[in-house]
Amino acid sequence: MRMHNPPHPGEVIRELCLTPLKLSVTKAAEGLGVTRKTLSSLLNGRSGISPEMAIRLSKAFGGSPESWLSQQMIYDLWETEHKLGEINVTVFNTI
Amino acid sequence: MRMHNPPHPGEVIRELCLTPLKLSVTKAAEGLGVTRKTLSSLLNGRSGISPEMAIRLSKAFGGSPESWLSQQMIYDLWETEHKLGEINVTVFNTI
DNA sequence: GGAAGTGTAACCCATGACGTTACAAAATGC
DNA sequence: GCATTTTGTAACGTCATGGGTTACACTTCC
Repeated sequence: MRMHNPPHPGEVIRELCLTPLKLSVTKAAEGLGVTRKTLSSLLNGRSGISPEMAIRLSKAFGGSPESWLSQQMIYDLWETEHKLGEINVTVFNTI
Repeated sequence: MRMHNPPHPGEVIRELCLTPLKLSVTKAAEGLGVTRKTLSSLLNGRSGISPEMAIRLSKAFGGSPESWLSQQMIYDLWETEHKLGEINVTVFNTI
């Protein structure tokens, strides 16, 4: 059922990429080819992993773009489910 | 390497959900709780599956929201990779 | 021929990713 | 202690996109 408040992807990036390599936000942003502000927003959960950012992360730190984007997907889905609450939809059939 | 032009998710929805049930776009849109225009845009590839839409599709036609969103993710990634082309990123390390 | 279904254009609005510039606070180095 | 670096963040603009309403033209079906 996948409950339980997934961490926002920014935390994961910081702990998986920056901290182990002792990379500063500034250096990492330069390496990724984005603005310091852009990376900061991501790390602090004010923006998400875009497809473009997923590709950059993949090239810079490894892992597949899909794995990076999947994290974001799970997070977005969790947020949307909790914001949408009950929606009424006609059940047509089971696939 | 996942090449080869993935179909846009709208096609899949039409062939997997509407056609088998002989649902009109209008009826399906009503069932999903969105505008006819919104569904039409999706079916014809002018918009993508948003997290909210993934939840609606899941409730109406079955399948997990993740499976619906994953399709979109693959498609977005493919598009972004072909639009971005060569980007220069510093390779920091392998995970 | 009338009704229903469909695509789509012209609008509006909200959100989000990314950028530049600038400022204040904290950490680091000498 | 003081200067430099790093960091977060605010204010602003740009661009793309999802969703909505309204309206029009075209097709299909009874």
